[in-house]
Amino acid sequence: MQYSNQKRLLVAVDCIIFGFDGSEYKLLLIQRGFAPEKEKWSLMGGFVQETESLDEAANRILNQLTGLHDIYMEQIQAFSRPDRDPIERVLAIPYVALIDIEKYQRQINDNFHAHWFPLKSLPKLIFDHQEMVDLALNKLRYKAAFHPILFELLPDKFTLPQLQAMYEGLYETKIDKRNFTRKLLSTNLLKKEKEKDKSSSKKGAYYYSLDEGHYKDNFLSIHNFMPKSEIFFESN
Amino acid sequence: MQYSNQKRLLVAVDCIIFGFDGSEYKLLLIQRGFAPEKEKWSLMGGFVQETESLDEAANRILNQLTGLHDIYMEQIQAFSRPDRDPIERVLAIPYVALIDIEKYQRQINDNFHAHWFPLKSLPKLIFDHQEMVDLALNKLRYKAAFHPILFELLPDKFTLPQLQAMYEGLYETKIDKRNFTRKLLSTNLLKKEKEKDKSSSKKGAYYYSLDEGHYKDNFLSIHNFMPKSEIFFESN
DNA sequence: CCAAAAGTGTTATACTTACACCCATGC
DNA sequence: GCATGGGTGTAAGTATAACACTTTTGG
Repeated sequence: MQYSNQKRLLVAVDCIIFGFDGSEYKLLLIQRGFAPEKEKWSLMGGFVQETESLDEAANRILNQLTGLHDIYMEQIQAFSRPDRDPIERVLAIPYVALIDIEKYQRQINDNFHAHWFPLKSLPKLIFDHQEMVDLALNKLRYKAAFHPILFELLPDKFTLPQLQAMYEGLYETKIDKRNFTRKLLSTNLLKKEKEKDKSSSKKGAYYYSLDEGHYKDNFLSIHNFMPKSEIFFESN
Repeated sequence: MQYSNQKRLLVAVDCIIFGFDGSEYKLLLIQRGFAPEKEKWSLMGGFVQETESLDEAANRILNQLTGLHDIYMEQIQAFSRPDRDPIERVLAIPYVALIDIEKYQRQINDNFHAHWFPLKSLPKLIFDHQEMVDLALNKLRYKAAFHPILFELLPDKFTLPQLQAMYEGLYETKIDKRNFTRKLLSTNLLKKEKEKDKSSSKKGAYYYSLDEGHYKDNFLSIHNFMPKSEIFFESN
């Protein structure tokens, strides 16, 4: 049985994959392998198959590209301009993923010609992909101000200076390290490890890890790194 | 030209229409006019047409139901379970709308048998519509804590007690009226009118209206009406 | 021994919370 | 004149923001 006289559409999922390399944010892009816009830089995407949900499609596509599973992903809003794809109408549902760049070791999948680009200097993207990235970044800025999601970008053990650099990068602002440390530690989400990371200084910085026990019970208080006026009028 | 060998899907938009009657939140529902689930309570929905975007579809559908245009609407995330509609796979994109119940005066459109139900006592809804409503409400709670959107539910002139009742209803909490007043007035979004509303007390409460001049320049500071732990782990 | 990054405390200010009485009016 | 809901201020506690010096160690 079918609903009659209604137009059916192609539905695609596009993956916006953010990484952080310790000093700047990066976006994983591929060179599109088919027409139109063949060879142009693009988000990794694919059509939703008959028996999968959007979440499943997004995970399948991310896995094809990076070989990774169980990655933090979240749906961004649908893009629906009828003419957004010149070949045929395609409804696109972008997903954001946050991954630790180290975990993605240019796996088997060189066939996609994937490349990390600094967010500050992206190449021109096909269709409305740049819009998707902008929206996703905005949403990430908004959400990270209240939710402990940026940790997804770091390895299991990380240092406070790394964490601070991540927040500073996202909000393009300087944060006083004493205030930052105090606020993050006050959440009880962090557990201090015994070892130090000496890769970026002679003295070395203590490693921390997420304290899973507290992860569910506690919460970060509000980070005011983002100007309040932006919190208010931008984003979702 | 077309992309080959790909399944195309029906895409529907469903409208989650919230109202506030001065003491409780309501949801506008219709009795579905066609099979399956004919006569059951449902969100107002419709299929996306060939030449319209999702936003356009949502506005068209809302207008069909209520006769209203230029209403605040926002996309919620896509629902994509392959079997969510028993007839045929349909991807649903819900939209939330906030409307002033007074403005919707059971227009011409009685043909849809629309009815306002208190959110607390909704009938059983078809498919996954209850899930959509829950998600939308969550998102509204979250967003209203930082953005001045609840005003959309009120007429142009409203009183502080009305406004307070709206926040109290949304967060299911009591708020001290002195603190509430101070915080809202400190935003500079409100302009005091000369007239009073005497409909709910003998003394009468002053009307306020949104000060459009300040609407863009200023911002509300954060309302802590919602427990922080919820801000943290729920919603978008 | 010195350069470079990590770590740590205090004070002033702003914001949040808790709390209670008088006011205006219609009946 | 009294019952009902509207309006208003203050003080204590908590969170934020601004600020500079000492520690460690590899070279």
